[in-house]
Amino acid sequence: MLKKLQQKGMIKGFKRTPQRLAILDHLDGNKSHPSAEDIYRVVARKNPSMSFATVYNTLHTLVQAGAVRELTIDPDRKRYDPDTSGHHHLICLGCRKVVDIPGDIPVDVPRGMSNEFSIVGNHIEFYGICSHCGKPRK
Amino acid sequence: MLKKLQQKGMIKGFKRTPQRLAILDHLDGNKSHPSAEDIYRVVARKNPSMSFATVYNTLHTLVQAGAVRELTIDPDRKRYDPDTSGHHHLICLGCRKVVDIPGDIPVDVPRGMSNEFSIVGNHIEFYGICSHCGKPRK
DNA sequence: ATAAATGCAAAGCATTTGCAGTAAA
DNA sequence: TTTACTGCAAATGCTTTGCATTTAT
Repeated sequence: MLKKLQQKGMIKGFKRTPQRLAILDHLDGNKSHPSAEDIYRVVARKNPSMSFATVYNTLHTLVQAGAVRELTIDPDRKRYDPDTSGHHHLICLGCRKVVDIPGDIPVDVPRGMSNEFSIVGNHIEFYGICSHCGKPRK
Repeated sequence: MLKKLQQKGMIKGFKRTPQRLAILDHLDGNKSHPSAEDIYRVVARKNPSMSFATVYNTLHTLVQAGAVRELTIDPDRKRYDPDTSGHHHLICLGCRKVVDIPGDIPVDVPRGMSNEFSIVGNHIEFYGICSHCGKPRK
């Protein structure tokens, strides 16, 4: 998905600026579920002129394009995931690290809601403590 | 849980002020998953002196006490749920309405993570479209 | 009395936006 | 050259906090 955006002329009206390419490059295959600031911090090292606005604008564009998923997993900030395939997440209650739970997990769609809602998807958050952390925070 | 806080002398050091009682009263049995502002708006009608700070302070106290659950479900604001029993949620992608999914939903805890994480819980978000909304937003 | 809560306003962060300048196309 | 993007700084929106005053206990 991100590869497509990195290639010339693949998307109409999408300009491949150095800033965007740097962000795409950093995001591609990234499994750390970074926040906007995480991304800025890393990308700004090599692109000293990079601004926060550009990171936010680019993320917004990528989310709109469906190339990046915005995660509502951290109560304090949005996090971004370049993996748009259906998968779930495990959050360490100690350090807030987020790791992927690959693959399908069958969930029984609740019955009784069928008339009021048409259900289009789901997302499971697992809470745990990673081996580096001892005690929960949440 | 909230009932306990509403009764005199049940919790050491917890003062039953009119503002807190009004918030507890509004929250008790509330299934609307309100934001802090939602709560403020309603409670301030009957308590004209109510301030935002008091709502936030009280919510913080209630969350610390485990009497209220803070939901990380809405990308734009925190929401609060007086129902602290294990249950899941269904979010309308149109209007952001959140409804409870009562009861247990068995999920297979992912294997392979067992050595790195000790899993202590999970929360499922279902996404759907309620009967009042036609098209998704997220 | 005294320890804790209120309310106001200011401060703190994450995020968004207006706009003039800049650079892809 | 046209259209979109950048970067700055100001603005926004949610949430937190300092502090003097008030209040439950």
